[in-house]
Amino acid sequence: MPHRNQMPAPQPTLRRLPGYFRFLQTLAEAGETTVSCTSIAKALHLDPTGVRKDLAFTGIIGKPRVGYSLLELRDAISSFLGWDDIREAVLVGTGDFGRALLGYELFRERGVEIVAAFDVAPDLVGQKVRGKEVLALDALGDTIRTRQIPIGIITTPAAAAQGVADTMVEAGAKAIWNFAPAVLEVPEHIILEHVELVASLAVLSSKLAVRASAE
Amino acid sequence: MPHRNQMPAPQPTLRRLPGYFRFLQTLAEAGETTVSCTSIAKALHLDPTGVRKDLAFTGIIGKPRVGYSLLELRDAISSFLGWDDIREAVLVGTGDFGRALLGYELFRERGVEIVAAFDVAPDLVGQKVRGKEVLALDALGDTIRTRQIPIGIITTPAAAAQGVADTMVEAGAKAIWNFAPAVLEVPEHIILEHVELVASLAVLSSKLAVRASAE
DNA sequence: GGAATATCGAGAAAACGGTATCGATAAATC
DNA sequence: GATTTATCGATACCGTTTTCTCGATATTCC
Repeated sequence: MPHRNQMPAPQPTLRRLPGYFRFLQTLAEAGETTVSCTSIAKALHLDPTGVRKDLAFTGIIGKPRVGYSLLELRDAISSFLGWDDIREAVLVGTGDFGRALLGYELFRERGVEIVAAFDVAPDLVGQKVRGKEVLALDALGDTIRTRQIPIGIITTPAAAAQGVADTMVEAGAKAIWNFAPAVLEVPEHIILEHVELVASLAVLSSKLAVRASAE
Repeated sequence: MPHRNQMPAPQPTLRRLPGYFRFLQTLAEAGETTVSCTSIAKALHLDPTGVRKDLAFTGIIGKPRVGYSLLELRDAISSFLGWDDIREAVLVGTGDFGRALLGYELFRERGVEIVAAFDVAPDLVGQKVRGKEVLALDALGDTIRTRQIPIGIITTPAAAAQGVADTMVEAGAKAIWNFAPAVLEVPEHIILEHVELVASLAVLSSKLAVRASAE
């Protein structure tokens, strides 16, 4: 029976795929044409069997003793993640964090293009930040609506995040990428990804605390 | 038999604890004195039993029909995560991303104080960025060594990350918080946390792709 | 004071993800 | 051409995390 991959990939797999992609990209630049799970696993400190399982989700099949076709695999990951066609995004909150994202060229290659930025600060409105024009927050809803922008990125302070999210949802955004340290309430059908820096820090400092007490 | 909590908390628990902390903080500011798992779970969209298990790791016990003492619980989480005593950190790479972290006041309340920043750009060296002095990269090793700084934060481009990590390790740093999109090779005993923005984006765009194809 | 109820805490069950095993196969070697 | 070897792909196994179930208990209401 052939492998059915209508089944969505588990989240841990999705989170590893960009790492594979990046590694394959460097191999491709180095002129390689094939790649094995073993080598991927070694470079990324993962288990070869696990890598094989992850890659199976892209539908690519490899050859025994050879591995996978490098470019085919890379492109399969890219397409699997939806990186092939560009989706537009708006960003709200042009603080340091927002600027960092605005200036991150690579997003475009990862299927996301930030087409406009928004802020409440009157002196920023009309300016260009990292090459993107900053608009008044009032215009957020209309911009999303008229341009049918699917992704909203929130890099505001926590207090402002929910209001911004509401506007985005109301205007028809399909996904929200939230960097504000706040739990957002959005309807069921909205895709919500929350980047919580402090969660990562908690793991680090907890490990550090354990280590310190062990000494 | 009393509950042994020498056992380290699982990583998913650690990652949820900051969320609990933040919620408890807002409740405390609102003047509440007790809190139940049920209400925490509802606010954070989690399962009450799961929340109870997470909180058990802090050693706090609650009262039936009442819940937990709010302040006691909040402080227990803080101390459990090692947020009570400040650890010093250095940051390398004062691009937009580095600036964002340098300016993030909250880290201090989360047990981490960035005491110096480093960059290769000669025109930045000697300047102050977000109130922190920028030093030349040459001085990184010595600074870590002489001040016994336990945490190194990497916000450089990917190509520079491994070299910076090597210097940090060689100088005696215990933990590395890596924001560069690169797999770092560090000795076993070094605590390494990698924040991979693109991983989060992959989840979002994959869900979007699934949704788009379903329509 | 007794009944009802919300909540905790512990243990059991289930689901999920990660790891190991094994047969199949394509290339390389002899 | 036979043998060896690296690798894939599928299956089975195992551990961890989440979810479920249950009994105990403090508060509230009657």
